[in-house]
Amino acid sequence: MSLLKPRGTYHHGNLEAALLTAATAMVRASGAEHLSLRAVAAEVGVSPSAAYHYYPDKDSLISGVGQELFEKLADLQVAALSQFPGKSAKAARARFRALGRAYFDWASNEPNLFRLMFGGFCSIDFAEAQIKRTESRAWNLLGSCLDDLQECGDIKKSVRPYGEILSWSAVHGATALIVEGHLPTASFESVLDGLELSLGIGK
Amino acid sequence: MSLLKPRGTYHHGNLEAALLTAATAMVRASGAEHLSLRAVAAEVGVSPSAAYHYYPDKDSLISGVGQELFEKLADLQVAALSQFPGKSAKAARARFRALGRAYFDWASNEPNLFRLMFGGFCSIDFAEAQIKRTESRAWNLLGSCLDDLQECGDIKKSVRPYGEILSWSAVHGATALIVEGHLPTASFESVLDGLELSLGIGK
DNA sequence: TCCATATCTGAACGATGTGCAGATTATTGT
DNA sequence: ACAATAATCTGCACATCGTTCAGATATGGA
Repeated sequence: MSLLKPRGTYHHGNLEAALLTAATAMVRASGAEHLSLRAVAAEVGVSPSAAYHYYPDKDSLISGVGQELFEKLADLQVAALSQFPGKSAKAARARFRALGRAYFDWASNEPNLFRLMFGGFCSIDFAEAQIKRTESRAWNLLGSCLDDLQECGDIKKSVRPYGEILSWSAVHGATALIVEGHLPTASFESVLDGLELSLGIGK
Repeated sequence: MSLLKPRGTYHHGNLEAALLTAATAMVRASGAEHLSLRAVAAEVGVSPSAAYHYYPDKDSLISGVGQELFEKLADLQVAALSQFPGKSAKAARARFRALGRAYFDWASNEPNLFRLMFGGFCSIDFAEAQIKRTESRAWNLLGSCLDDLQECGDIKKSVRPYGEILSWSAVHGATALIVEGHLPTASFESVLDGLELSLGIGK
């Protein structure tokens, strides 16, 4: 189903999804703060008011975009994990790094989408439940990755309880700071190195 | 010098500073995304166009606010450090935690200001140099705090080179995630605990 | 086929960021 | 002290934005 409504027709047929994808593309290109409802509607070939049948206001549309993005990011992390299968300590360690790198690479390649997700644009009321569910999926991915490391005796036992929160915070923090230009890009690898070293991963 | 221009006068006398403080107050109350140049001008008792004598556009005003905030945050961290003077390992450790907590407390109490600082609102062009200088001041505070710990033999030697980047990333990441509602408030203490444990601080 | 319902349009309103011509005040040089 | 120049500020205008609402158009079930 095409995004643009054919000329001369009255019903679009796929408006809700079309609005979402158009909005995502425009945020991707110019940032959530510059998104215009009217521009999204025009892009799809529809009058501005038409959007209000599917989203009560502009913020809801943005939250809808965010919801999709959280799922996409979780999928990316699953894909990253699947690149290093196996029970060996080496594989588990590679998975740990791949998880962090997938997060960072996504954010680096799509800074505007990353900002939309974590910059307070997603109204909690609208999308909270779904986003929370997706986030706990990602959280569990990290958890089982750390479990694997623990099983190989490849993580310091005393710090294991802090594994998720520390890794998550450090990776997200470094990513956010780099994306916003507060830290140089290269420092992300240092964060991964430092994390492994301090958690006792990889000897 | 008062913020509001007296009735009947033509020149304000302190417009640039008044605009900044009014803008800061309004961002604090309702978030940078809802700041209106016209509202700021009205608050100060001046026509909207008057602001353009001091800031080329609205984004520059916001960046100006951000610039002040970075300095304020650095000052807060200095104040936090001064609460625990002395060369003892205990004091050094307290300083480390105080530094992180000051960062987090500030963000928790002023989520809208925190978002303005780190949410991509500050145009780099306008305020980059000044902000960078302020940030390196804060960075050095953390650095000398870690040096103190090292001097007491109270930090694992191998992880010392990663001390700044790891602590900074973890504290900022946890703070950002909590402020945006992605993690519960209580998890910040876990991050500090986990950081100390994994860095080998405090035995 | 006809009617209820879903979907979309068009025009309108108030608010916003911003530019520009000109009014008002401050400052400077003599 | 006074005139000329510069600094500040106002008023108005314009395009754009989010949003509302009455009504037009299409769809699907009876």
